Amino acid sequence: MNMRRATIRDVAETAGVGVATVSRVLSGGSASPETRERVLTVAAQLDYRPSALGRNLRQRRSGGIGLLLPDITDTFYGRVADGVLACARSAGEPVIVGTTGDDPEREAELIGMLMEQGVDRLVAIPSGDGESWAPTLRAGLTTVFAHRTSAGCGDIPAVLADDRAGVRTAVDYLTGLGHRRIAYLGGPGQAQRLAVFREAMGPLVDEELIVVARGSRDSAYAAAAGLFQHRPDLTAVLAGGNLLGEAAVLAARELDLRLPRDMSLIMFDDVPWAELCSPSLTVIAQPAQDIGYRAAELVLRGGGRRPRGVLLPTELIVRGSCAARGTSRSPR
Amino acid sequence: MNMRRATIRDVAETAGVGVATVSRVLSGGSASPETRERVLTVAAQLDYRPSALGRNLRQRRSGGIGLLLPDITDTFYGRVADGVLACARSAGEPVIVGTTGDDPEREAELIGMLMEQGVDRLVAIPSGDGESWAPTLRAGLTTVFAHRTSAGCGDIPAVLADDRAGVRTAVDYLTGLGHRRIAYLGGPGQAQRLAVFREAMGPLVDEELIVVARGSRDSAYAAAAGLFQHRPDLTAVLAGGNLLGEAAVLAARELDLRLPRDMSLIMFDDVPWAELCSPSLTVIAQPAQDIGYRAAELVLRGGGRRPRGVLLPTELIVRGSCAARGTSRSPR
DNA sequence: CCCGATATTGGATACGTTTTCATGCATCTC
DNA sequence: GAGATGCATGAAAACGTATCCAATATCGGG
Repeated sequence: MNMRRATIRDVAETAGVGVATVSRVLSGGSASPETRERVLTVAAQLDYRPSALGRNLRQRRSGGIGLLLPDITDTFYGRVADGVLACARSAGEPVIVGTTGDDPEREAELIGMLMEQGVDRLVAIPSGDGESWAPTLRAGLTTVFAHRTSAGCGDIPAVLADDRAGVRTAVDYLTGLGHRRIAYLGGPGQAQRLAVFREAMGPLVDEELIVVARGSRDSAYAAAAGLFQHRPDLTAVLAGGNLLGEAAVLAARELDLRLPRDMSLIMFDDVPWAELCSPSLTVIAQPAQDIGYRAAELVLRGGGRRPRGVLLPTELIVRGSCAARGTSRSPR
Repeated sequence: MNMRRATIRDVAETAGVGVATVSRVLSGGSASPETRERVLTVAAQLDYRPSALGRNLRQRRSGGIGLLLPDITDTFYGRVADGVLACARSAGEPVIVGTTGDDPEREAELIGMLMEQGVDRLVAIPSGDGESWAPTLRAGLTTVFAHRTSAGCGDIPAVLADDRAGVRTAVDYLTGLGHRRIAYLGGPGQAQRLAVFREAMGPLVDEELIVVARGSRDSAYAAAAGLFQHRPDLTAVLAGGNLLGEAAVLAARELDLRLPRDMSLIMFDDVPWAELCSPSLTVIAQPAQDIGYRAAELVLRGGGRRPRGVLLPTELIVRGSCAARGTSRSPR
């Protein structure tokens, strides 16, 4: 029962043609109709599946695309990954996934592993900066950034949510409700968002109300709790990610701050549980899936042209976690 | 600036040895100390990285391992994936991920793609049944199931949470609180859990209180809402997954059923938002990450022996979504 | 000092594919 | 009808590695 898989030679011999012809027929090259049909028949009959191994070696590149993201456990990244997988599947390409934990060193390691595998197309949510990415790009990797870009990597196409508009909308909404002391709770690799926050706040900005956590849940919780304790005078918080938002809700509850009476909260990224919270959470929704899909699309047809990045719209979804300053509003 | 990557030949020539020697040194074969050192020096100097392409073709198998799961967006599966990735990374192996959407056909397609890639080791959360998996196994894929097994695939090692104990604990807890009309809200591919539920309920079982949804959020919500409307006399629900639990919470809220006063809820799988809900959700926690890690471990050293599967413990985490029958208990 | 055993080495081969190139054949043009 | 043009085809050469096998060098024992 040790049937070796049929190779292209088997097909060629059985069909009475040369291997080159078989290869051409299967790759869509030119061949006479009768030859084509005979080859196809024999191939189907032998259940021949071309080996990607041989092809990869010959073309010196593995077909697949690499996907690097900070944490597959985070639903946002999970949705980005889902988008990439969907696109890759429709193109029949395998996807090699690696998680960086937002650690540039680990990221570099993974890139090394991918190159060893012959992967030459990469979708990444980058952790490292331009310096860290330089060797990778010089090596000829077709790269597309997703969700965020990297300092000094301006020439790499990126598929981003419109953070600028998102942050502005959030800040405008909060200030419109009368809030002045608005805190920003940020995560790693979001210099862009933070900069826009400062810009949108203008003269209202208070550097003490800006806290940046590392990637972990603990770190996020510590940052939120520390902020709330240290500055009990703040009236609103913008959480720059669902992990930060989660931490904010937990810390607020622990400190007996009621949302939205004592504090208004807007969270970046809409997640299923935002509606389950009470009060339900007002969020800036990002098209995570689309981000992944578009990024994969770009990287798949990326060889020839060098397309400029894409900016996808965000959306403010008003639920129950924000109230006018000084007013008590009953949660939905 | 078009530096081709160094090959094993370059190393051999520069070091003044044969390619065979280089290969041996790098693969841990025997070589004289001085030769070994010279080869290693030259390799480092040329920044030589062996091409997985060549090796794969030669050994007729791609190094990596395949990972098949229903939905990368679901945090539970995300955590399983994280475990697999962690283990694979420590072994330096790439992981090719595919999502099946709980569709056996799509699963089979993905397996075909993996085999084409030369992948011969697979961790899967299976969708199809034994019949669907038979060809795969006959093809010599080293397979380990995670989270659930498949009908008629008894001989495939599987890493599972102890569903039996989990369901029993949940049912015992609920009956201990005085509940008699307990509903079960199930998802796809969980015949095992459902069977144990029937068994644990014994004479109390009411087939009308058992509903099985398909994988989607919509389907889960519809199932929950339908159940609650059709049988307003039920007093407790066991949700067989976090998606089902989410749907139950939403449907309950929509129908103005207050947890836990009007209905007690236990959800399978502990997720971060279980604590954010109000009331916070009582859950059966499963070691998702461990499941993935152990499965990957098994598949990595699986070639030789055929290890029997692993059963990992579950844990009842009591929070605020269950109350004694007929009693009103204030949420935490 | 010689012979056999052992350790180290390099040449050659095969893995399965794509692609180049030359060949044969038929058709077209003048 | 002869040369030119085009197409279909197959032989052969890579791609980069691991491994088989024979050859050589080293060493110990008699």
